[in-house]
Amino acid sequence: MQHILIVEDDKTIAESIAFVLEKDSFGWTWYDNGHDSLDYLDNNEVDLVLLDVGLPDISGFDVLRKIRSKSNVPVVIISARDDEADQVLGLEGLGANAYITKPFSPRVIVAHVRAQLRNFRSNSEPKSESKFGINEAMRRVLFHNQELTLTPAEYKILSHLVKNPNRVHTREYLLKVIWDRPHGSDVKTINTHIKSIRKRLNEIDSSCEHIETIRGIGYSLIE
Amino acid sequence: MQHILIVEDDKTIAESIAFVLEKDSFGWTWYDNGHDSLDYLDNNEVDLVLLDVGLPDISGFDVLRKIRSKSNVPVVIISARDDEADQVLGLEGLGANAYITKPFSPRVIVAHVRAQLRNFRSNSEPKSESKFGINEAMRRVLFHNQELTLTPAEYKILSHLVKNPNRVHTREYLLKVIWDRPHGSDVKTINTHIKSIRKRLNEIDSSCEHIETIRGIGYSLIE
DNA sequence: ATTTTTGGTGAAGATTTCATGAAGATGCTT
DNA sequence: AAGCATCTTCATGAAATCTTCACCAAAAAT
Repeated sequence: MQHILIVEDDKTIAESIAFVLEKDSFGWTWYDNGHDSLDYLDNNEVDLVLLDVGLPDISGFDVLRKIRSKSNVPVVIISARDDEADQVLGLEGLGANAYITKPFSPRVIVAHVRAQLRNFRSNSEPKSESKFGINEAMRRVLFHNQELTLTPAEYKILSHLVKNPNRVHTREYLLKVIWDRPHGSDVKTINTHIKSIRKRLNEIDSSCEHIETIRGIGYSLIE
Repeated sequence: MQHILIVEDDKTIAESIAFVLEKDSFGWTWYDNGHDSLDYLDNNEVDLVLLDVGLPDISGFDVLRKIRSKSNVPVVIISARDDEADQVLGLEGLGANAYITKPFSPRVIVAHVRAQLRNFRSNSEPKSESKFGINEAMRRVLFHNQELTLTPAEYKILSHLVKNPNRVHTREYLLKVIWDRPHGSDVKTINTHIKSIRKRLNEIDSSCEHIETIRGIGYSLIE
């Protein structure tokens, strides 16, 4: 059974969503504020989050960012008011998987939930016989079937390299991968991140040289 | 015997060019203005045109455009004055095959003529399957399906030659290819890079002579 | 035939780029 | 506010690469 976390301060809306979810045999948990929701996410397995942007305690913006800092769980944004439209746009860039605006029925929400779950599953299937694997839900990269403990920046770089192996990525580009918006960092920073990623890979396979330096350009992951 | 059309209003220059052409057993025809040259082109077979941009009657620009409107004959631009430099650049975009600027010797001109004729011949042949391939994503050049290990400068030179085969590239130009911004390097540096590229190619096919030296001008990659 | 110019070659020196370790800065949590 | 994890910056040495140079061979000019 798949479990949905509902984050919604309007009790009526939450109940109607919960009702249709239950009818479609989804499990669900409801919180009416951001703090408790984030706590719950830390300690429970959730397959998808339905997030209302108009929460009383934290802005939807902050909630989503915190979720994304530790998980890739699909997040569907719901917005009850019209004046939240602009906010919603920003959220999409921040990593929301879908968003639903004002005139919505619980049925529409369930349809979105189904779509996102289907989408997410097919994305996380193993693709080739690489020594690497990505578990997006857990925000983990597997190497020789062992989980790597990675910082957020390391995860973004390595998962990007794993998804696009055998090609050169400039340091400028990798910087953009980490900070999707402009960020005044020196490209040399990437050197340091690569160093620590290599270190972690070597802890598992000391002979491996998977991340190749392309002199004058950047780095490339060899399979 | 190959026939060259000389379009040049300065009698002294025209004669010295004609002299060296004759010595190298080229046939030639000389006109000192654009109108007569275009007439001649309409009624005779010409293998190559040597065109001075500083003509008395028509601008070199117009002459070249009229030539190109009816023929693909190789055109080598010669420019005697410094202030024609900008004009010359435009001509290149208009379909000139090469251009020679101020300090030039008849010998250099003949070298260009030979190079362009060779170029033209091989271009009009059906394109054969090249032994080279470029994988831009990996920043690698393939030769006989083997990856070449190249330094940044070598990669830039060789990939440029592979993309523009069968035509002459001056050392000055190749320098610009490596360092797109002004860089105080001696053009002789190119010799050394070419040497090491040749060495790498020979490690794969010791009999190959793909990079040809065009004496007095530069290099060309033959397919 | 001899001289002059041009390109090839190998090696030394200069320069650039990268890896590394550590220190400082930033931001989040408690 | 203190502590922790993370990100960034910096200095240094090592390695790769680029450039220059001297010398020789080949081609062109005389």
